[in-house]
Amino acid sequence: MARKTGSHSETTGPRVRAAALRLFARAGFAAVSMRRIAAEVGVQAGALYLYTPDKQTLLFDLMKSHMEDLLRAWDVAEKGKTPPERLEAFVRFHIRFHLERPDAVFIAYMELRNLTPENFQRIEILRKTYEDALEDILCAGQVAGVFSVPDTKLATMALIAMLTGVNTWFREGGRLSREKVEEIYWDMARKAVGVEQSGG
Amino acid sequence: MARKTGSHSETTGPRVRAAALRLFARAGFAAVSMRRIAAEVGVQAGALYLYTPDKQTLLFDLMKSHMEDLLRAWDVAEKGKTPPERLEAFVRFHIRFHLERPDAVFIAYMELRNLTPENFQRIEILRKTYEDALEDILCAGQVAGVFSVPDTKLATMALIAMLTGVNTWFREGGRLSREKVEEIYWDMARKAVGVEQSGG
DNA sequence: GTCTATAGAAAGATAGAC
DNA sequence: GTCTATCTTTCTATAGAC
Repeated sequence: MARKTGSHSETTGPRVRAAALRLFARAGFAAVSMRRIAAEVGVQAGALYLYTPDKQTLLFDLMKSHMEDLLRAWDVAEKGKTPPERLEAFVRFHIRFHLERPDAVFIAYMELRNLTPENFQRIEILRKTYEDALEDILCAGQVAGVFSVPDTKLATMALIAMLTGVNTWFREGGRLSREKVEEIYWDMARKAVGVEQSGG
Repeated sequence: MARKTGSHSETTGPRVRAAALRLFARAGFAAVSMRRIAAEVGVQAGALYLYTPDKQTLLFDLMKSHMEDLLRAWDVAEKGKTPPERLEAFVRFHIRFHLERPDAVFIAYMELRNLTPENFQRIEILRKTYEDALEDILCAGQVAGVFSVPDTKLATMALIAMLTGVNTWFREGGRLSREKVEEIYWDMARKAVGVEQSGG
């Protein structure tokens, strides 16, 4: 109560970010004007600069938050013990996490070229960290002799591309549930790295 | 000789398209101005409108040409006979074709949202035609009992996403040759659809 | 914290000279 | 076929009133 004044200071900032996320995902960063974002929020264009120093920083903050959310979520996710279990956990986590925030995912992949070189580098470090999580699993399975992967680096890139591709076609309420999609992709990923079907 | 006049009419058009392709791929359609394209070609901005009615049509023509090139190239490609041979042909064709024109591929995937609804529909029809070529192969293998695919539609999307992903990391002169990349991806694709390794 | 007003730059597209 | 010049619109960002 004490902190709730007549102003909107506690909510306008997040609403600016939410509007920018939606609009950037729909039309692309360069095609969306600050005026358009302001109109979506219901304020004047000038007011946006209370919440971000400029448009570039607004984009960068959205992408950085997304990548940090991703890494944090993977950090606390159930991981499994054996390499096949770990891979299944990664596959399911990746699909679930990405389907839950399609706009942020879209921006994180499509707007990299609209970042300044400095900001691009910072995002790439976060992305690399995530890719390494998968590569670690593939290496572990390869060493243990339960995976048959010709090249762990390529398999990492191939699997992530395959899994992220779900976002391009999945529609809520379509033919398949998220659970079923996870199931089918895990089956393909499992086979792709040469894991035999286990009992169950 | 008779057709070669002092003008550049036979070369400027293609050069405009080549410059636009390069710049759109690098910075994005919305971020590239007509003036920037003109500067790249070495003409004034106004001169571009001799070769395209507007910026939107320039983008559409680039994407349409790319998709038509893709379909035409697949039409005349070696196809194989059995489903596994056909799938191998598709995998190798897809990687080779896409690595040969990274700019056009990038645009075809990233700039869909900058098309007008009418133009978007026309491109989607071409894309669907290509996807159907792969799905036909997967269905044939499934019917013949040589593939083990839980869902041919999803497998189609998964494989295309996986294969197209090569463009995001492949660099000429890097650790692996194109031939080796084709080999590794074919191995993963083959396993993903449940084909046993054949002799060779 | 939000508004109006505006500075200053740049955009897409067109007109008319050569 | 290309140029210069320009119309008209829109953009990011800032200044200052309330």
